[in-house]
Amino acid sequence: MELQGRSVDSTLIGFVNGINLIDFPQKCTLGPRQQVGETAPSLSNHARLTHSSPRDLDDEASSEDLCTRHLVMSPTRYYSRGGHGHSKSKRRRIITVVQRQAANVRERKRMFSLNEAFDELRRKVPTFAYEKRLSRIETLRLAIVYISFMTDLLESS
DNA sequence: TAGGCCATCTGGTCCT
DNA sequence: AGGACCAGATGGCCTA
Repeated sequence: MELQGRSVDSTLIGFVNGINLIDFPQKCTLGPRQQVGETAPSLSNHARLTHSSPRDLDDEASSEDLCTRHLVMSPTRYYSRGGHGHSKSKRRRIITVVQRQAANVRERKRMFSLNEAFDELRRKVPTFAYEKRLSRIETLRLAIVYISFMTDLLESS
């Protein structure tokens, strides 16, 4: 991977070659809400993600099909299946099918912009040690390491 | 086939 | 009231 047109500094090469995302420092992992199993990502599944654009950001029909996965639909209201367990919900918001679908579209767009940011970040961090596309968690961890490295470099000069 | 990663849906909470 | 954000759940795809 080229480094954004910059000359490849030997120090940076050493940094990149020395990166070990598998043994990422424990202190850099996320908090208690982090899902189990994300600490040792493999570096080998990406090709299918080149279609990072949302399938159909405005495809109401497809989202409607998926809506039936968890919900019982009435013409105008959504009722959460099994929602009775949430006794703490004080002010439950009843929304219409149209509102739910609109929220789904907004969420897809939000996640799309999030992925765009991840793609931009991937282009900013040196990754030529890896042939495959970095996952999101790998990208974040590499960025943390890279920033730390550059900070140390600045402070030592 | 199991595990990793991701897209999507969903409901709760916060904010405007 | 409604949008943004978040995290859990679910299912699909891919690789070892």
